[in-house]
Amino acid sequence: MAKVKVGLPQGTRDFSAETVRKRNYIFITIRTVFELYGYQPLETPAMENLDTLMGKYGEEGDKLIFKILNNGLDRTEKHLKAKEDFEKVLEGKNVDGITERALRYDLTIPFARYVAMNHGQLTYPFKRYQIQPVWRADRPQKGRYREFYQCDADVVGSTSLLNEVELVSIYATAFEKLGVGVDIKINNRKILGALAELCGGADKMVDITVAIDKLDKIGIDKVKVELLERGLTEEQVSIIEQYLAIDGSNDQKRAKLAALIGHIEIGKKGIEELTYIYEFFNPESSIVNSETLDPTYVSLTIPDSRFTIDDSRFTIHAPLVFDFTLARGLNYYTGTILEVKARNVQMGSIGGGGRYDDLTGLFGVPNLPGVGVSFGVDRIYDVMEELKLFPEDVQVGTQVLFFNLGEAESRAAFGLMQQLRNKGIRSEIYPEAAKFDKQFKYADKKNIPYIIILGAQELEDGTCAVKDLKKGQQETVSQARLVNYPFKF
RNA sequence: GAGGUUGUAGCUCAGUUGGUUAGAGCGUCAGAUUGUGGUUCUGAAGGUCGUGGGUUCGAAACCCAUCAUCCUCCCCA
Repeated sequence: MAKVKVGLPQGTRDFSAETVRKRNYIFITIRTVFELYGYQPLETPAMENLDTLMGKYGEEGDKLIFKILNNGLDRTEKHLKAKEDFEKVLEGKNVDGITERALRYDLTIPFARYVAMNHGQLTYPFKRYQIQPVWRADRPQKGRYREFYQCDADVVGSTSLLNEVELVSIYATAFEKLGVGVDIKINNRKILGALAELCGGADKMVDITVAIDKLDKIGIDKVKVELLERGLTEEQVSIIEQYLAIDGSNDQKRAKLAALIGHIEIGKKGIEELTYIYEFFNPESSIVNSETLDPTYVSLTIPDSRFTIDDSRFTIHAPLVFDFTLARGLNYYTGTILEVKARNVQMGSIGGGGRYDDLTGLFGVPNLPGVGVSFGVDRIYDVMEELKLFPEDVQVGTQVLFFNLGEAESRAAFGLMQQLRNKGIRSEIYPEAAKFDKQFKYADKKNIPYIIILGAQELEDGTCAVKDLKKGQQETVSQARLVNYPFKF
């Protein structure tokens, strides 16, 4: 038989049982937190019209959008048009005749498109969460895939900074539940705007932010060189140097920042917004306590001890870190910007978000402000794997295996198995009457804690043997009582 | 888009300055063992050495091309 070459598209992966279970653990944790904060689920198609996506992510972003070739280009009557259109594609243009759809690049723009399409029917403030894969034609490397999941929560129709407070709290809660140590970096585009104003005008803002965003990677000297190359004067660069030299505790940073840009109107506003959010998370001013959480709701959704109220850690706190060099590439942000970085591990950001004043304006519905955050599940997975943070009980699959010891025996076993399944016990029967050795090894491999033996002797006696594989102990139980056997999983 | 790494059995990897028939561990299968697993022992199957060309008496090894992979930059989750 000829060996067929098989493979996956670059940057995509299969997920085996073990991986899927771990990922589900992350999904369910994040989803439960979203629901806990009153966000409603939404799903949108994998593909959007190309012009919905183009131009929303900057020039670089546009290049990374996966485009879908139109069907039917081979039809004879379309050849001439298709060839003309393809010439334009070769020039780097996007042409409807060749490609009019594309895979979604993130969840925020499809959400904005959805809100714009349905704005008459929605109740505002509209809070939605969305957990779906996105695709980017990036070159894969560590922590970077071409297909990956995002978990987004956004609220539109409200300018209140209370939304920011909630989203920061969502980050803090979810990462605490996952056991991932993080810093939630926070900044405000208005602060960056003030710096730009101080350095000769708002038109310099992009140049400045792109350069200072690289501070921790290339160092202050190279940033200065880059700024000069981008046409800033020595004097302006000197101001930026002072800005970048801001350090210390959050309070110290804020004081130094105020001294530098506090006299500028927009800068003052930015600092006020930052301060408002920050003070909610001051350890002295707890505003959320255990009484505000309803454990019954959560336990109805998933039984999960991590969400029971057992301590005072739900008093609000968050590892907020002021980072005035934080810029974030997406150009639609206008206010608060957030980025989550995992501690103790080398990995790009595992979450990001911010406030945008007018995202739906791009789709014809103006004056609808919003703010949102995103979790990068695949990177969170990599971080948790590296730091060994997944609980062991995530991997329990089948709980009971019935041995197959013959035709009549397996029929009896099957009936008992259905009883256990009706009780919610995950059970399976070995499909063939194989040797004991083989069936035991199967149970071992699948990490199944109990096996049940029902052979000729048991069939006659109306019993079965229940064996605990971890302890190596076995006891005989009447078939009628098996359904009430005290399994310990 | 730029730069680098690695491709040998199902998996992880050895393989001498280029030299007979390419190895190990793990896994798989069979047996020791026809109703009691994990251990042990014995045996077996399994390889176009990523692909295509070149150099050579001779290539898994050297050269070129190509594909795949992982990583770095850019940007991002």
